[in-house]
Amino acid sequence: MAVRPSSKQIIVNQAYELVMANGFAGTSIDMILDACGLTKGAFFYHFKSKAELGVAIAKRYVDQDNSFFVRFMVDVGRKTDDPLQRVLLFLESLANSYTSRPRPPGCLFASFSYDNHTLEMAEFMKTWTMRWRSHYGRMFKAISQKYEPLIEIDEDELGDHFICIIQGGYVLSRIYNKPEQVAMHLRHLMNYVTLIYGKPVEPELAEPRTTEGVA
Amino acid sequence: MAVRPSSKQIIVNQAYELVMANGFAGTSIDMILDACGLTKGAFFYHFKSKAELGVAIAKRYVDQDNSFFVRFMVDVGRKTDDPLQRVLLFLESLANSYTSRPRPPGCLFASFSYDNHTLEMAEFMKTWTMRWRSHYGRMFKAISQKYEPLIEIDEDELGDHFICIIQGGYVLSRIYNKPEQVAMHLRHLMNYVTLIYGKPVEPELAEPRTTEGVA
Amino acid sequence: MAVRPSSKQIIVNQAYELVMANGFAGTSIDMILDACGLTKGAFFYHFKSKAELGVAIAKRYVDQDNSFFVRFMVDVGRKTDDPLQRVLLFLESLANSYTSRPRPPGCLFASFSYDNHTLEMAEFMKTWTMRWRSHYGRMFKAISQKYEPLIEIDEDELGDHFICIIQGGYVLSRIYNKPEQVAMHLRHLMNYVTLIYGKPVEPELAEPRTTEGVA
Amino acid sequence: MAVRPSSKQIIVNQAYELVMANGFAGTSIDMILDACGLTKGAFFYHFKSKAELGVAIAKRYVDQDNSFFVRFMVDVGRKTDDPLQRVLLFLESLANSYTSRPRPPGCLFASFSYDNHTLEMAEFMKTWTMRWRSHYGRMFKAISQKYEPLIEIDEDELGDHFICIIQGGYVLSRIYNKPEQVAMHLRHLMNYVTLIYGKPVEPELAEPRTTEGVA
DNA sequence: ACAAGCGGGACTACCCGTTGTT
DNA sequence: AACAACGGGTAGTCCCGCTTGT
Repeated sequence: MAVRPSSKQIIVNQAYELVMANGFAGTSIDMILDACGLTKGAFFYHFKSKAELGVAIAKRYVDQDNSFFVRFMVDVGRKTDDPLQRVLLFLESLANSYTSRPRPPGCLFASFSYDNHTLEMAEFMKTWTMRWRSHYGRMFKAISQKYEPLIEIDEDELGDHFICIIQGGYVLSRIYNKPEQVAMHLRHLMNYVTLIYGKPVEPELAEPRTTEGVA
Repeated sequence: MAVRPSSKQIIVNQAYELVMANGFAGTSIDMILDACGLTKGAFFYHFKSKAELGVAIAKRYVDQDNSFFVRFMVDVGRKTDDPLQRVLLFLESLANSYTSRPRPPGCLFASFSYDNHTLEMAEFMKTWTMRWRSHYGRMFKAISQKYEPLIEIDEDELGDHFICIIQGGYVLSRIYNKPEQVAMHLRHLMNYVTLIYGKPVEPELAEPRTTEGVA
Repeated sequence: MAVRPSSKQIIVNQAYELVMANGFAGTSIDMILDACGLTKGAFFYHFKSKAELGVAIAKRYVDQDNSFFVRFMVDVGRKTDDPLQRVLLFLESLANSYTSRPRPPGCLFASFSYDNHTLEMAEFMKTWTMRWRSHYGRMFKAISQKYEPLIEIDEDELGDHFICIIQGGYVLSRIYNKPEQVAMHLRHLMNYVTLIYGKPVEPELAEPRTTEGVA
Repeated sequence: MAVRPSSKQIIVNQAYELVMANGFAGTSIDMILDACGLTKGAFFYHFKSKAELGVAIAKRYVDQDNSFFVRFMVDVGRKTDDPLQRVLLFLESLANSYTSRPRPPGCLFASFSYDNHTLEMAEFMKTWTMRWRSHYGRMFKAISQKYEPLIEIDEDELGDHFICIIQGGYVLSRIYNKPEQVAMHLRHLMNYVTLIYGKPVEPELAEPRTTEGVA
């Protein structure tokens, strides 16, 4: 059932791990190939340049990131129909997922935002981040239809703010070398949301959940 | 008065700019030297290795960053004695400072957190970030002595959260290529603080302020 | 009638064009294959090495070159029986063939003489060039049987001199990027022959002729 | 007195020899550096690319070629004032210089014309070749002022024709692997010139001369 | 306090040739 | 007859570290 991944996939996977640890410029092709047990011939058969590998990594990251967050939202969707509860549960279980990691998490886009500079990549990152922004924005819009916010807010901005806190949490968790740091910041976001909509989470629904290896 | 900067300073300054744009691994000594109009001889007279330059850049960044934020706090301190107003004014004027920049801001530590990995540097970054954390934590403690928070909070965590939002805002402003993005997230933090302490900012004290070049 | 060329022929043809433009060492197998829309498998099925391709190109060049020059000689042979007239007409119509080319001509052997160095190839080139030398030498011998040369000459050397002027003309036409340069030098050879045998060409027999693509 | 040549000069000299033997594309930087006993560091300090080395080689070739031919012309100028005699003596002694070489001569421009393709180089080669053309053209114009040519000729074309025969002779001498081949073709040019101007060379002035290493 | 020069190695890119499969 | 995939090595580029000279 579990098919052996193709060489190309192996390269992308290993490259992703290494880039997260050392940055794109700090990761050499040789490093990646050593980790894969492959040679230059294989690499340049599958990718015509390192930049092309960068794009492939980014695409893989998006896929993985999407499925990671979607899984939480699907789980949460099964537990309650209340949009506010959904968001709070989502944040809660997400926060919990960061408490048991061996290494600090990180976002590939953040890494690239500080060292990669092809236009194609910039465009790609912008497009996907805005997609996420409006995706989370819709979550908050669903809340606003049922609950009156105490202050005037733009739900898309709140979506962006969620991403902002994830990104900032990642950076700090790397600086402090404490993966669980992200959880704390997510809980502050939960506070913020709760205060905005004037209704606390019902804790009996929350349930820890551990997940592996992804951001 | 304005002394011509020494070669060493020129190198550090140029290196800082280039590292913010291309990452540390993506910035070569030759690149820096070209930008300075100097040669290897000069570089290796002042620094015994590239890693040492990294440390120098980090130190320069800390100095600059400190003075940047301190300036806002001093200004704000002159306008009001109320600790809550101080924080809100601080955040407001800081937010305004991000609305008129030519390029998106960035934090050297964030960049390093994704690509630079000497132990010395990690320690250095951790130390300073924690110092900032407790510095901002004290700001919030001052508020808590006067105002009762509506929810239970840890003021040091709030200090950390401030840094978190700055970092996340930087990353997003780079991805969107919109410097003003940071301001929006700071205003959400202002909302959060206001909701926690149950008291809004008095807008007549707020006053725009433009600042140049630093994060 | 016009059969679709086999893959092998396609490879040789494309390779020939590319080698004329970039030299043998400057033409990679991948380049050729890209131009053909084929892959390594096809190449190494037909040729066991790049050197073998070199030989195939050389043979194709010889065939094409032979038929190119023979066509002129046959045409000329139909117009007059006088050996001197034949040579002058041959040179004249050959010269005309160089006046309407899109790109400067070139000789594969010349290219190889400056960058390809297998013994087999050297032998091959030498053999064929000497064959041409004596072929053209016979043309001049036919003249000498009818006309007394004003100066002492070796007809085989004259044959060689013809090749020499073609080669030199090619080189100059490439340097100047002017295909028609070759014609001028051929007309000087016509002058030379005329002066040697003391008899000018009868111009009414000359007739322009356009030819395509070959050297 | 004979200063030790600089590393840069050593590289250019060795590179020139190797390019003449293997072509530009067929000569690797490592090959050159092995021959020089230097390393990549030295090479890329002096040249920012292989193409830049190409230009340096071409310039060196031009210098050397100029001085080579000028030496013959100066020698000849001392022996006679008659322009026709000068040219014939020049060709004669030049021809002699090709009879005692260990390896066939070659022209760097010819080599480049078949494998090098930067625009800068093309322009450079064209410029210098036209300069030579008109230089030799002036030689023939000097003759025409004293002697009436038997046929209508353009002296600049004759200058070009001289270069053409040199180039063609080089190619053939490489194909036949016979350096002395060039001499034969030069003597045919002497015949041609003699026939044009109706006056033979006075042989008692001719005197063999050996020269080394250059084209 | 810097300029010039260079050693030696690492990096990306690409090359030629092979293998297994269809 | 041809393709996908890859091994293993090389090419051109560039980089960091160091020395020597002024």
